[in-house]
Amino acid sequence: MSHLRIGELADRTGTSAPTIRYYEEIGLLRAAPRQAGNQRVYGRADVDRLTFIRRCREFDFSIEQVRTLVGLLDNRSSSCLDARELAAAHLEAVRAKMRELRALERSLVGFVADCDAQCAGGPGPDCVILGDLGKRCGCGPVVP
Amino acid sequence: MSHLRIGELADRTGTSAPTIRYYEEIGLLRAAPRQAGNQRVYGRADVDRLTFIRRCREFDFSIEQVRTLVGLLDNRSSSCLDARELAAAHLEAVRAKMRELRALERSLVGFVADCDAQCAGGPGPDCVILGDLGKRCGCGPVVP
DNA sequence: ATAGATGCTCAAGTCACTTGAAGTTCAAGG
DNA sequence: CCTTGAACTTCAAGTGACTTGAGCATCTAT
Repeated sequence: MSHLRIGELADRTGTSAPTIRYYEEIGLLRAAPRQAGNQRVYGRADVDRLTFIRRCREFDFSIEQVRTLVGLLDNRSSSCLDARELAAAHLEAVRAKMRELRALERSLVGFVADCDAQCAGGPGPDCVILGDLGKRCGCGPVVP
Repeated sequence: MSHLRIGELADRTGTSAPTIRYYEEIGLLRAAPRQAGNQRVYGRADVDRLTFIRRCREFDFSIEQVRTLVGLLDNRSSSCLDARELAAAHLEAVRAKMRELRALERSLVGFVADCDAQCAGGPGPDCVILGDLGKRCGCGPVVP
């Protein structure tokens, strides 16, 4: 089970080999020991740590945030409330992003609807929808 | 109203001067004419075009997509349905991203709730929440 | 023994800008 | 007219989180 090489570690954690080397380079993973021919060797603990890191990344934590979280892991004596804080702050950011996306979605839906309503006639230089993407089909060219 | 310099154009369009120069460099804006001292001069049409571009960017269209949209603008004889297509495809991408974020939000809410429920006791090495961020407070260290 | 998969390092590319350095030019006040 | 300081110029490098490519070494299987 242990003594994996980089490709196997990548497979088990849903990462790529270059990404693992990159994480090592930036100090998110320790510098792996090498076997005879200079190839990196990993063990169970590396799978767990990298899995943890990837999950954090899937949660959209930035590398720096992951570094903090991993630091909490490495230093259990620090407050676990720090992790809660980080997660709560992150949750706020996620919600803000979702609000933005909802607004964007509404605009795009309106845009497409206007296209269907007004440009059903087909293509051509008379098309109104390009007139103002921002105002959403206010009809007319961008340069009034 | 016209004969703006780069700073004014930036103010009117919610852009920055370096970004405008960048757009010129990548060919999204034409190379602006220069006044006596080699400073760029812009007019009304530039305000409109850049406003259009910024709105597209706020809609999260990529630079390449904006380039397409601007191309449609420049070449009115092409089909306005192309713009609809682009917007519809973009809408799908936005919705996919929102689904991801909703899942992420649920995970984070659960994570924070578990923190509150299980780690209310306070900080310390007994904290369970760091055990598995991915499984969300499955309790226990990452390295079993 | 050899072929092909996998590994290594180092460098550069991606996206959409932002930041910094070092030098001009412009508008206003004295 | 001179000076100050804001705004402009160019060019280069930095950002985040990797990905891609070149060119070579090593491992595994036949």
